[in-house]
Amino acid sequence: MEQQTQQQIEDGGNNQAAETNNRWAPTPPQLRILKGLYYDKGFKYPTPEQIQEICLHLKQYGQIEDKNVFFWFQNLKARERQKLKEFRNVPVGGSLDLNFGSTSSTSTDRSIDLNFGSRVGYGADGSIMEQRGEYHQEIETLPLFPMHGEDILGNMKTTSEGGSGYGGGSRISLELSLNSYGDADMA
Amino acid sequence: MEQQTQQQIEDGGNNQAAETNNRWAPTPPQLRILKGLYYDKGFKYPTPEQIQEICLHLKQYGQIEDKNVFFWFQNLKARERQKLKEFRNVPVGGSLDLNFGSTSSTSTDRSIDLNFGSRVGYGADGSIMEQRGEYHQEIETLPLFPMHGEDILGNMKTTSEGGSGYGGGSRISLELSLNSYGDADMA
DNA sequence: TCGCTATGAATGAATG
DNA sequence: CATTCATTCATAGCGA
Repeated sequence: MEQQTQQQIEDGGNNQAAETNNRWAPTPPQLRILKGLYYDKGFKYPTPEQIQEICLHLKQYGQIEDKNVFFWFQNLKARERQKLKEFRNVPVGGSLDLNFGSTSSTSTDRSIDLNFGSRVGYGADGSIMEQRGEYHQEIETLPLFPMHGEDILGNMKTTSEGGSGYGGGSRISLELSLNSYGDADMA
Repeated sequence: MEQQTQQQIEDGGNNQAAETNNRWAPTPPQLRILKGLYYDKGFKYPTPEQIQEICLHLKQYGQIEDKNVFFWFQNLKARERQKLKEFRNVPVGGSLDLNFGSTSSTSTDRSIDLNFGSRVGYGADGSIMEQRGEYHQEIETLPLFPMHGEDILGNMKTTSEGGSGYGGGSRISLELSLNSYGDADMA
């Protein structure tokens, strides 16, 4: 694969171990919020606008970029699905099936790259470049965060990109308390 | 990060291997089979279905889960790549032996060399370094274990197992093991 | 007992 | 969305 072009790791012989830790690591508050969104609210398909919204909110708990949020959701979804696949308890269902050969395997398909419309690209600086597609999510304006958190008021943008004119007025911030769930602390 | 708190996260399944603690350790037969697959057969990219197949086969030699097989392959691939990358710059004048000397193989197995894909490696210094014909999974039912004994490395061991067959479809009963998402902060 | 090494496990990042 | 790479954490095993 060509993932090796992700960044220039090689120093040309002089491995200076002072690599700036370029990999984002979620801080505990960030993780708590993200997990709350995913598990508690079932929020799994954030739009790019919502990603920005989430990211903006999480910035007060540590450095974070849009793509981190994007990848976080992608990875979590992928790994949950992967676990369902790998640890799949085969539905023996009372029938001890050792009669292979007759029943063809229809469940062994891998995804055939179905035409997935929305694809979000990122520039070199991490800037989001959304290409509008269709989002298969069931929520339209999920109230992600209350506007009165800590200090996001000054930087709050109305998530109104000039040009992404799909559906007028895509504001995301509404009133809803997020810290209602009580996970993330097994004290 | 949260890896610091990854002490014994996965215990969701039924770990009855209580003598060895949470972390899986391959038994010698398991390790022999895995290495045989990897080195002798060049089998490095198992699909989830094949992982289940391997895991099911290895279960007779000790407790093992799908994720163990999955991680085993992932780690082995990653660390070989890492070694190759390090040896490029390390001022080692001598020759550190990469003992991959496993040449005896493929005795009673139908050949599975679908030499079609050529992965061009990443030349960190601008040169193509390796081009190994991958047996990338295009095969439907790879005969991972041609017989129900281990014959991969050429030595036959009197292994009497239940004769569990591998069908085209993966209908194998596995135990479920998921890690809880309960977070804990880093001290 | 302490330090090192090998390696299982986890996850961010990326590609297709 | 599936798959893979890269990096890191954590720990068992071992030697001094």
